[in-house]
Amino acid sequence: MGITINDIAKIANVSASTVSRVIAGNPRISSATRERILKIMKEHNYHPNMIARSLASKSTQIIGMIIPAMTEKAFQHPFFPEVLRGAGSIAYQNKYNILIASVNNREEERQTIRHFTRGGITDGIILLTSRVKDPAISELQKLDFPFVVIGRSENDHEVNWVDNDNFAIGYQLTQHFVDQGHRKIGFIGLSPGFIVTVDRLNGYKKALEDNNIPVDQDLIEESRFIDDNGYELMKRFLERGAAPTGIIACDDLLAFGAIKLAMERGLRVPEDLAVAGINNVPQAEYFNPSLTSVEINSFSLGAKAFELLLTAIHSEYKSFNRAIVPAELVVRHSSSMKQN
Amino acid sequence: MGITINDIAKIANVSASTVSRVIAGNPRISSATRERILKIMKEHNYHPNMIARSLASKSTQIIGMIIPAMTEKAFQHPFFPEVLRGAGSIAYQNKYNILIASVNNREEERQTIRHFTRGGITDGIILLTSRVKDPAISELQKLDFPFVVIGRSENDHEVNWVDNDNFAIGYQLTQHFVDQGHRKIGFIGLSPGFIVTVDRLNGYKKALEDNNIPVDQDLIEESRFIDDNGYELMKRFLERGAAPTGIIACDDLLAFGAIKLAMERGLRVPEDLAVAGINNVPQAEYFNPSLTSVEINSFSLGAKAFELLLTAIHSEYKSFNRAIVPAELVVRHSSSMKQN
DNA sequence: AATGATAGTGCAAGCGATTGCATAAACTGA
DNA sequence: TCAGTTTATGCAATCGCTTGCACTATCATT
Repeated sequence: MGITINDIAKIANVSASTVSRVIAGNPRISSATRERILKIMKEHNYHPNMIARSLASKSTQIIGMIIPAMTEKAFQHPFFPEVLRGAGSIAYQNKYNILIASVNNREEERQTIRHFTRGGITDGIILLTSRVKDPAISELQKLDFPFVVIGRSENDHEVNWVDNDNFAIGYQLTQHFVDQGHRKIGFIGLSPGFIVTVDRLNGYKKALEDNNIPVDQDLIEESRFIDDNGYELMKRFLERGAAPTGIIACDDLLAFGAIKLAMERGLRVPEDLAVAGINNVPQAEYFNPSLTSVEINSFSLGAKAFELLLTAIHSEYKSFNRAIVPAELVVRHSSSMKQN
Repeated sequence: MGITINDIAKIANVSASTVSRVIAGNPRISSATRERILKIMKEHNYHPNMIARSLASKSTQIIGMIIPAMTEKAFQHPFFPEVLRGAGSIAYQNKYNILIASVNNREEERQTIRHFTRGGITDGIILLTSRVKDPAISELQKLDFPFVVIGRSENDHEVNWVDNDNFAIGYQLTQHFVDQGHRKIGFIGLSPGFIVTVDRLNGYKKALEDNNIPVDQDLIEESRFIDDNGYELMKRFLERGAAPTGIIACDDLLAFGAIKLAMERGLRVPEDLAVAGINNVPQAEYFNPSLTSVEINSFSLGAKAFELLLTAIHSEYKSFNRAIVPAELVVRHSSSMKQN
């Protein structure tokens, strides 16, 4: 169908090799020939066939992004598109494209990884959110394929990863509540299967400890399912008789749900119950009351992940790198009477 | 590196053609050989090289999804991930993968389309949200490349597209307000460069007309930028002295902003000002007051788009298809005193 | 003037599959 | 038993590009 490199070669009266070298910017081509061929390529609106190029060069300029547990709620979360946008921006600058795979279970994930790696489709892989004992990670390690995990990995120094300092986030948020005079601070988290939850919870516990406040298991509620909502979790809290004066939710959406229930039960926020979330979704600012949250800079997470992946792909000698993306506490009305 | 089809052929003492036919499920292979080769493939953990296969077969099983105007706000909107999820689910069932391209301007879009089509990378393309006089569409038409647009296209019958009935959405929402007794109904929309806005606005006007309410330009506010927020738009409204008793926002996020401003100005929602949005984002339900909205079923939009694309790719004779995805009004507290 | 280095280009062998056509073996029917 | 089918497989070209190596001028060096 389209015009090929051979057609161009024929027209220019050179060999295909020469045209190929012009495309690649090889310096061993005289500038005369280079200009002439470039002109011909423009004139004939030539565009190289990337598939053929990939086959010959063993590189596709495509990286795969694998998103696990693409359940309804999980995927609607603004976190994902932001990460994608961050990764995409670096990808674009480096002439890479991103191939999305949404996997619903371990088996699909296995298949997809196999397809992307052994099938030669991608040059590298970004894994979203690492779990405790992640089989995808060991699979990729076994294949010795370039990959980066978003979300700290369990085996810290044998993978490339990028993450926030989730321990610090949990700590800082807790300290913020303590500073406001709270001593009964509840924690509602996502599945403990995700390392991020574990880290944040540990930060929470350490902060309590440092302030001589005993950790009370009754004040900790973890959802077993990723789409459990804060409304239900909060309800369990209250029905159990736990009476926190402050709530740290592992995600803004959980916080929204928790606040809704609290209000239905006649509690004023923040007067009777202070609440904070994490992730700083756009709605946090517009919510009533505006929600204290932690900006985790998802965009940077994605961008950094892609950068690390590029290094992994191109570096001669193997090494494992990591990046910590800073997070900032954004205090709003839901956790503080003094703030708006 | 990996084991190839030739290796398998050698081991099985057959030609590569035979192995290839086994992989393809060609019936002209004796079941004896078939079983034997399948066994060998499993034993050696063989996986075909998709790139080589693509080169030979001229099909990559990859479709491209082009998202224009990937500005911060636009991309954080839950609409996009939902569409992607919908498309992804059909893609997965049909063994396709989705290549994402985020384009920031027309030139990037042009480049990307060229790359995806002429470069042989994708078998088809899905375009997100069509604009008035869309150059991407004419480009793809010129190339005679399979594509589907999400969002009705201007030239209705020369492209495949899928959309909600946005005229009906505008109409229905307006009628809902009229039914509540409102006569001064404001409309705040996105850029008029998007066909979706135009359609909804027309529906709004027609409903007013049908109810013998004159259309008042002062009650119509359209943001020039896609990330203009409802807060600002609402402010312009009030400062102009327009005093609507009801507001239809073209998007829930706009509605949130509008409500925030209204409340700051001491207006009660819905008592003094009824508000409705469109898209039914997850937060709509948890917002205070809960937000009346229209569920546009983004997931189905994506899924349908992919289905249409599959037909376009595989059908012998060319034809242009469309699909209308139903939308449902979800009445909540922000627009009705009787509802929760 | 002979020798060696360098610059510019072509040859041809891949990369790992698919597929039209040819072929050999087995089977059919008269 | 022989011609004609049918079935199962192999041959070899092809997809469009990359790249190591060889080759020929041209140029610098002594």
